Amino acid sequence: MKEISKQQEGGNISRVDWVYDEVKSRILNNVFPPGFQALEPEVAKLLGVSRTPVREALIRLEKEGLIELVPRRGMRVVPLVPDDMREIYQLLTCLEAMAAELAAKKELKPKDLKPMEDAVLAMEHALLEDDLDAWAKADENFHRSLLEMCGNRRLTTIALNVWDQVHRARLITLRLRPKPTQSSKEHQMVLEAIRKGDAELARDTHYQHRIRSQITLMEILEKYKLPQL
Amino acid sequence: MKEISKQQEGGNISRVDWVYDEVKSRILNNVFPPGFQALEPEVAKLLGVSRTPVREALIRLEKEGLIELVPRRGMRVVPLVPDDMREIYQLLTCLEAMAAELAAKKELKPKDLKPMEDAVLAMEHALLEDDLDAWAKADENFHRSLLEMCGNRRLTTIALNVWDQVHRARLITLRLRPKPTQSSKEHQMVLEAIRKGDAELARDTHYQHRIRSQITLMEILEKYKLPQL
DNA sequence: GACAGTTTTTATGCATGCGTTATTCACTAA
DNA sequence: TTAGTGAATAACGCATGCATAAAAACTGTC
Repeated sequence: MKEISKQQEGGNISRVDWVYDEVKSRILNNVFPPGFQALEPEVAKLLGVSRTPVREALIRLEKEGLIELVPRRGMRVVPLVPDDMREIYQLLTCLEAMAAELAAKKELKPKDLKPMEDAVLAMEHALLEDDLDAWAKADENFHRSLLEMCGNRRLTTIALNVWDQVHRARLITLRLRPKPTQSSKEHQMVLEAIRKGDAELARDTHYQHRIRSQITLMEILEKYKLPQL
Repeated sequence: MKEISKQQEGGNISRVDWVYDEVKSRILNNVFPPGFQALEPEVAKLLGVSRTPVREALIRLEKEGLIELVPRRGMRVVPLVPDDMREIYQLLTCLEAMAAELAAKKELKPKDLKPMEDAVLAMEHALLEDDLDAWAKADENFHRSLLEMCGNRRLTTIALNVWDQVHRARLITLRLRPKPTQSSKEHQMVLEAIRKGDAELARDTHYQHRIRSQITLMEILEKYKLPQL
């Protein structure tokens, strides 16, 4: 008998990938907060690997806009100033509006729409329960599902990457914003437009939704004078 | 007297950066055509450096979507099938439409609009002269200028990166498409809308422009049965 | 104590070393 | 010929070595 499966159990993650996941997760969860700096050898020692996989992982993270790489100062978790938030929300606005338009054009089956429906329901439920964390998670699920079913992989990848960049900020501003009742209604409308296959409506509705989110957020940043997140 | 300046003449490019530029340029200019494969050591030998800078440069190029990195098969210049073109054009559609909208909102001074005006003029001139290469260059200039003045760096970066991905395909399809008279008119209209500060109009006009380019391109791919570029 | 000059430290860019493993290819058997 | 087996090759992932140059620490002078 041949030893068919020895290493291909999927549990085969390279050190680079592991370092990448590890650092990324620490950034997203604020273990490495905005502005956090660390030198290559420090990260290497911290994670118990050599500098090589660290370097390669950091290059990827830099390309994703999560960190900056400066010689002699190592990596630096990029802090988001209000202007960055504007940029990011403008991006999400056009990308997701396109995603909504594309999704509507696809005549998705009920099965495909399920994730989004569930997300909308979860949002409403969370709203009733006053569970902001649950709401945030459902909201994220909605947007993720939308992106993942738009049928444009590049768009999905880019938008998800942009989402990663604001993840932290969302966590922080979540409790500073007014109750997202309006937001939930808007999701409902987008979903409805997609279900009806009305691409124009889906796009415009989502566009408006995004514009409003952006305004809400910018107001919060202004009101609480949050200089960077 | 101290040796103040020895290496900081600005001509100080790291090997990684050099390899990156070199490989990228070869891809864009079809020296490394779509589907081209090369192993790490091959690239290293070819460029006369060790594997390390090659690896780091290739990681960046992979993140940009220009190559794929597969263990034991090295780098592979990603070929674009028609479906990739659809994805890319959809992306450019929403990104550039947003750029046009943002640019219109900025109340740009005539000075700022100059690059775009020049591009439009150059396009018209090239059209009269039947100089397709000049037209293509002017067209590219128009879109680049638009992106660079939209005031959203992330959007600009992403869109320019997507442009890099289609660069090759544009070169090839340039001579297969009908004379771009319509296209030139559309650029004119977008510019006019931006000048007037009519964001809606700028966005919609550019959106329509992009949709039409996409249709034109997809027809060419269909007509000439170009399976990959 | 402030500061210029000098030494020490060390992060970095890159080359190279090394074990592992996928691939190639020769060789044998059916 | 085809299929199967095994050895040889070599690419990759990662660690480490090394020269360089920046930064830090230190020293002595005013």
